[in-house]
Amino acid sequence: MARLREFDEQKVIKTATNLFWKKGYNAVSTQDLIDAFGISRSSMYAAYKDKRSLFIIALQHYRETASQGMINVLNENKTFKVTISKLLTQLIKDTVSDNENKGCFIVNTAIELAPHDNEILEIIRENRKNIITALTTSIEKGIENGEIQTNQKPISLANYFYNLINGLRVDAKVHKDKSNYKEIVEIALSVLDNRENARG
Amino acid sequence: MARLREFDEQKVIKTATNLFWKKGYNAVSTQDLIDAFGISRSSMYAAYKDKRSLFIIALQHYRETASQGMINVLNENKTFKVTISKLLTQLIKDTVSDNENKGCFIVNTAIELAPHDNEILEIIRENRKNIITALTTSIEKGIENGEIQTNQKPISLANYFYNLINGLRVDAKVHKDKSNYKEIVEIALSVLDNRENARG
DNA sequence: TAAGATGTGGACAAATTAGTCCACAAGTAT
DNA sequence: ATACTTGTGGACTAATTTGTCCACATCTTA
Repeated sequence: MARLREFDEQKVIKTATNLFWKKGYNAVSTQDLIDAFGISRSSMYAAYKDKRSLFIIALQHYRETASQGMINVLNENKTFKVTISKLLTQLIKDTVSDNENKGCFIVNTAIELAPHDNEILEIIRENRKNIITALTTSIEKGIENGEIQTNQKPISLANYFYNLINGLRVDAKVHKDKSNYKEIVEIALSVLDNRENARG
Repeated sequence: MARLREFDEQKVIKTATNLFWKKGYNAVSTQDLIDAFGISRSSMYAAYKDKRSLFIIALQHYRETASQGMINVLNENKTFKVTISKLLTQLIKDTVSDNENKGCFIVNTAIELAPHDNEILEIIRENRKNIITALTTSIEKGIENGEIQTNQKPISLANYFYNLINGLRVDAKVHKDKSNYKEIVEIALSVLDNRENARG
């Protein structure tokens, strides 16, 4: 053991996350990071190895907060309709109040880096899988309860809702219209009350 | 008048479009562009002013081909259900065969640059508007024909389908599963046969 | 209090960045 | 042909990039 780290690691990770989230990977320089952290270059490199490694730490930090929050809502054991409504309402609220248009860090990264970095691609895919799994489980319960009548497979519905969320997160980057998003969500949710789907 | 331009301008624009489409703005250097074009640095700067201007030309070129192609399908005067199915089937086909995972240049740019560049934001918004307008018109015709029975506003349905497309284009970056996408589309289209929606 | 280990700041370097400049080439118009 | 205009190649620059190195500071443990 020896000298202790002087800077607040949690604060640094949070700052890095916000920077990368807002601007992406390539548009943030190591100098930007150092300036925002208020620590020296060598401290940053000693603690986090390099820019890419720090980015991955930031991305995982985001997952632990934002994505996990979503999964927690899905595991709350309400009815599926209540759960998904809550989720989507919260998403719309976050979107509209996101003054910096940061959108979703995962979506941003899927676009910017996933096709060119396999390790990052795997993180995105794992995140995707976890959310779809949580959605699927929640939908399965809804079907068992009789709350949802459908002839669609739970996993297909889960993919459908996951896709809905991704769509909203892209549009959040260029357009902010709460009532518009509410209408989209209302239409999207109507598939759960579709007698055609319930037939067969 | 004087000496003629030696390089093939159409070829250069096409090359630039593919590069920016594949890697984004920040990950492509002027050197990358010059090397790909096979022309000299000064020729590039003389013809296109700077990197950002060239990017905008590339983005507009993409719109004129890809986005316009979509709008043309929408204006073909088939029934809306046939039209939207054709559109989505084509989208899935393109997605699955996109070996470089380029996705959609417009979506990529909306994520990477739109929040930090107003001129580019406006281009994205105009594109958005044109697609939604074309969708809305096609839906309105479907309603007039009696082909679609719904109590949803045409523009809301248009936004809903636009959102569906954006979602697919994000997922295309990390996941390729034709049957999965087909299921999503099938569920999404089921809102057009929803008796609940047709009530009221 | 001294030895050993790790943190920190700042200087440094090598590569890359976007963009400019200029001499010369190759056209057009008279 | 000659003057004028525009295209081209390549050298050049100033700024920025990521990452390293080293002297020194600060902690733990004996």
